Amino acid sequence: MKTPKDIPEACANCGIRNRGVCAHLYAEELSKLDSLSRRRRYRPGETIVMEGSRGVVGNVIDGTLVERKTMADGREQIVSLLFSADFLGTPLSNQADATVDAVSDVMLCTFDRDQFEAAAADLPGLSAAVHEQARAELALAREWMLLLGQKRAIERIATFLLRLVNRRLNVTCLHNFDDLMDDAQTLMIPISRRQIADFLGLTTETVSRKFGELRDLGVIDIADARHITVHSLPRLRAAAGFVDELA
Amino acid sequence: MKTPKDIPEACANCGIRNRGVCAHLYAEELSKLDSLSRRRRYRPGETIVMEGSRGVVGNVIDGTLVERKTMADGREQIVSLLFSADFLGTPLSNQADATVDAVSDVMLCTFDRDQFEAAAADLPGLSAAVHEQARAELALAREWMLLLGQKRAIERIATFLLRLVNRRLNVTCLHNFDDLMDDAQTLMIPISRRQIADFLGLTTETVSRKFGELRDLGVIDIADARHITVHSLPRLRAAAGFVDELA
DNA sequence: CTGTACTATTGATATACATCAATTTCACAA
DNA sequence: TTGTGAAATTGATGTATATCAATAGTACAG
Repeated sequence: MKTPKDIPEACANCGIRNRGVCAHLYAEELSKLDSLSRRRRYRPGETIVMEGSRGVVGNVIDGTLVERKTMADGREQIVSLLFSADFLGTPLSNQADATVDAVSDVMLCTFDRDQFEAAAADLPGLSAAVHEQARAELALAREWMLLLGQKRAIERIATFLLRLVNRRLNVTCLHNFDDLMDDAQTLMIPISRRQIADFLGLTTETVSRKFGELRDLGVIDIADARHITVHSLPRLRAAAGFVDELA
Repeated sequence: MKTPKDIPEACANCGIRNRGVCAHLYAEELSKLDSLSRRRRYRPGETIVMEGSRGVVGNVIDGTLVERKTMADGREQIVSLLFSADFLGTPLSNQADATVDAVSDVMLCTFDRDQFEAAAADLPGLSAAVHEQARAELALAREWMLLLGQKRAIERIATFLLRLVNRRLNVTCLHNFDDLMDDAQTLMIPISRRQIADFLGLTTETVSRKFGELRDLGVIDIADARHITVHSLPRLRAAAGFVDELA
């Protein structure tokens, strides 16, 4: 079905052609969708969607984004991180439930909402993929509810690192087999201490201190604020509260 | 399209025939689905789905359920409450991301997963309704992330009460117009203090104390642990952090 | 290189909520 | 009715994390 010469130029050269929702489309479907797409670039700090607005739909080709909710007095909670191949926006709903910001330079492959929804109605694979992403987001949100409601600060930091590790594994091997990974693993932290704090329901000071504690426990090394290496995944998992300490 | 005599007996007498996913089905679609359904009753405290299992799919006809996630050492976080007309379970996914318990006597209208998924593939209205419910769940989960990550205890209690109020409004008038409601409103609290605590990331003691504070502030009255009346929705909203205190 | 502004770390103290401990209230059985 | 156990409330104290404050590191402009 998928003969390379049928694939649109832009898609053939696209870094996420075989990932995310595009991975589920045949060449002709891809062509149809490509004709509706428009690439857009965003700068770090730029707001892409405002909470409550209709907003944009599209694929993240490259870059890091945060979705955040804000209270009347300015308190913020980051509810999701988006990376390349993630799908941005909620087709079917007219109200974005969070504001979306570019954290790094970001390239999106955007669609007009109505056209995208019409296309999705014709392409079962596409709507299934979008819904599957929404389902995965729900599972992550609930995992984070457990973190925010029950975990201690150091467990939150460890869980955050574990999530970065898993994300990296997904990208690398498309599966979640921890054993496929070296025991020592260097991670790039894609967001600032302030953003980590807003994601974990903590303050920047506590984030700093708990990173330090994990270092002192020998679980991680901190090269600099943006680069840490995980020495032992099992110990990181234990620190994250996924294993009973007394076992 | 919807002629009463075409509707299956069981559905015609069903309290949720015009709510939830069933509201989106025509008589013939309803018949098809009805032939696959099986009613099941559960007792308070009974576990219906275990986290990680394939679990059940179906409509909640009547009763209250909680979805909860558990840590290795026993800490728990309630991630969702389900009431009549809500849809239970995640078609498309084979792993329930939370354990589901009956809180009260519960009546479900269950389906075999594979048969339901096959039916959904034929009934666009059905799959759209199921996906719409997943989307709504995601929005609620993110709202709760904001609560768990940023709100103070009294704001959490007020937000919880507001959610019960909104739920009741939805049921009553199928819309979310706060103005349609009397300014004094009596609420039945469907879950125990322990469950409220596990839902809000607090302890039972703090839940009790903050209920008391809201009473002392004149925002609510407490008839007994299960019955409270809201004196002023605007003040409840302010207490929940939806309005800036200093404004 | 030097200054400037921002981000991160580290330290001292405060506080909101948890924990521990009694009562009190409620549901229900005998 | 009275008794029994669980659920809820109320009180006294502890503690994890926030807050306030200072210092150190980093990126970038000139």
